[in-house]
Parts: sequence; structure tokens; C-alpha cells
Amino acid sequence: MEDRVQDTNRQPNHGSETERNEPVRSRWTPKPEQILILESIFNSGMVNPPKNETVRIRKLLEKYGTVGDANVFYWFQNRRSRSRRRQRQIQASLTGEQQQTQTSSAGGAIQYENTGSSSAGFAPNSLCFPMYSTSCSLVGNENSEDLFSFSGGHPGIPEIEQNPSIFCPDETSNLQYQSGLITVFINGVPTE
Amino acid sequence: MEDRVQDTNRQPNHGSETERNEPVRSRWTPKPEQILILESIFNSGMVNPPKNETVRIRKLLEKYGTVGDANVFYWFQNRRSRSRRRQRQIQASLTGEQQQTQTSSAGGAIQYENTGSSSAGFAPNSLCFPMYSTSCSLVGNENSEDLFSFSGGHPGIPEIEQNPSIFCPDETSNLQYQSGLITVFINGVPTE
DNA sequence: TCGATATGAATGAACG
DNA sequence: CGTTCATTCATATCGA
Repeated sequence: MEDRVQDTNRQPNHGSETERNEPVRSRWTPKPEQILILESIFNSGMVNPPKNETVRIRKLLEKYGTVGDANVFYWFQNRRSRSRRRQRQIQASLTGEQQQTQTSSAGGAIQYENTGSSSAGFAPNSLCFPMYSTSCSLVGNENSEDLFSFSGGHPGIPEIEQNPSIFCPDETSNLQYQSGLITVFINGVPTE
Repeated sequence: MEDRVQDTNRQPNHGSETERNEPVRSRWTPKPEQILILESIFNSGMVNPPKNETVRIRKLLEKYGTVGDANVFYWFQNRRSRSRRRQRQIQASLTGEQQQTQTSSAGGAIQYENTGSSSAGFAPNSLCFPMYSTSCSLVGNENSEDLFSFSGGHPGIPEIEQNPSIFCPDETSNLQYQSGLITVFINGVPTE
């Protein structure tokens, strides 16, 4: 398994090769711009995009780097899973614990189940979004192909759930615009 | 394939017992030998074993570790599902290479693919099975109880799988034999 | 470089 | 049967 055929380039901060060129990558490493897009979509309420949407999202992301449907799919799956887990843990520590109010662990519950003995002291720096979140530029994509007219009504799948109450407070309340190109997210779909 | 990673044989079992007596495992983790057996059966064409077979398979697998009928059942179910999904995905990315955003809902099937719209280099190397496939030894089990003499006559249920042609080419064309104990797969049933 | 965390990917279990 | 959730594994990245 593992054909490391995927070529993605990571390089969050090294500005050398930005697009093509990759020694050998085993796992997809989303670029900052891609993460931003994904985050936005997720936060827009589309936490579980159907296949069609997934494909569209992938195409959108491809403008910033190679990515496959599977990557997008996994991303959302992990996202949902992790959000939920975090939420659950927070809840748990809030309700069921009166014994020791977040003493050592400062409230955060990590995911790693006690792997051994290392005390779990650490820093819950970011409440819900720990991601790297490097500075992203999202500069205008020269690619002017019409992405989508964003699906107003779903192609036939009324299945989306506009999650009314998202837990994640998150800090990515982005809406980045720069270099004269504004990207707005309509219905979870980045449009310009 | 690719040992480069894996095989860490690392039983998630942090403990020491690799076999009997699990500290507390919520989910079954098939051992390499078990996987091999399952793969072989599946690749033999028995992709959807009836209950009787499932029971037998489970008993066979039990020689290498605790396992229940449900595990076997789930395994085959997931296997079938996955194989099919992958197949579909490959198809899709082949045809959709130019465009084709098929709206046929199809429910998100995703998993593996390398699309590289531009410069698609895909790797046929790992055909279809991403799974671990660790090196297995399947060393002779001193367990002399002869569980089966392979089903001579079928228990009475002619109801077998329907799918005659499986797509997955697979690479596990094993047939391992070791330390004086040869295991052959007759009719998809490992026998010694 | 090592150790910890973050997160992509794989897969067992379950749901509809 | 197809899809989704939960758990686990493997790797990228950061910090000391």
C-alpha cells in the first residue's frame, strides 16, 4: 500500500518549490490554502459532503496542489470524528467531574489514552482547532475557470444537514481577501 | 509490497501477551496469519461465505487468536464493500479524468486514488490492496486437533456467493507452507 | 535527535 | 449493500 505517488508538496514555510516537484511523499499534506478552504466549508455547516460535493471540493483544492477525492473524504471524516470527540471529552470533563477541577490537565483532554505513564500535562493552546494554521496567502488563482455556480439546490440529494449548532467555536472566522480578490463562501462553497 | 512501513507487528496490545488473555480490547485486531487466511479465502472466490462457512473459518482463525463469528462476518462484508468501492473509484477517475462530475449520487465512494489531473502519474504498483500484509510466518501450530478435514460435502446449503468474477486482481497469491506443515487452500478452505 | 502532538489513512463495527 | 462512526496506525511537524 502506500504508493507514494501522491505528490503533494508540503513546505509550509520554505518557499522553494511551491507547486511541482516533490521528492517522495507518502501522505497528503494539505497546503494552508487548502486547509482554509476545507475549514471554511466545514464551518459553513457542510460537515459531511456527499460525493458530488466532495468531487467539487477536490477540484477546487487542486488549484493549490494535488489532491484526490479520497483525501477530501478522509479529511472530512477525520474532522467530524475529531470534533465530536473533543466535544465529548469536554462535556465529560465538565459534567462528570467535580472531584478535581481541571487541575493539572488544565481542562484539556487529549486523545491519547494514557499511553503509558507520561503525565498528560500539556497546553490546550487552541480550543478546538489545533491545526498548524500557518499563514496562508490564498493568492489569486490564475485559474479563471468557472468553478461552480455553487449548488443552490442540491443536485438531487436533499441529504445535507445544515448543522444548526456546530460545537466548535473555532477561530477560523476567516474570510480572507487580499490582492483584490475576495473569496466568499456561499453555502460552503468558496466563490470569488 | 511495501514493507517500508509497517509491519510493525506491533500488536496494539501494549501488554505482553500476544495471544491469550487480552487486557482489554474493544476491537478485534486480526493477526497477520489470520489476515492471510481470510485473504486467501476471499481471493479464492468465496467472497460471501454462508454461515456455516463462516463458523468454520472462525474456528480456523481461532488457532491464531481469539475471534468471533461476527468478526469474520464483518471482515467479509467490509472486504466486499471496499473492493467494490475501490473498483468504482478507479473507474470514475479513469473516465472522469476529463470531467464528468457525475451526479448520480452514488453515495460517496471514496477511497484511494491518485488523480493528478495534470500529470497523473498513477501507480499501478499496488493494485488493489492497501492492507498491511505483513510478513507472516504462520508457523506450525502445535495444535494438533484437526479441526476440519475441509468440508467434504457442503453442509446442505448450496447458497453461495453470486459474484463469479471478482475484480480485484490482488497480489496475495500466497500459498505458504512452512516448517513441515503445509497449508493448501482447497476450495477456499485452508487445509493441512 | 528525541519525544509529544497533530493529523492523514486504514479498517473494524454498526447503522439504514 | 452502501455509508458512517470509532479506533487505531503511521507520519509530519514542532519544541526542547
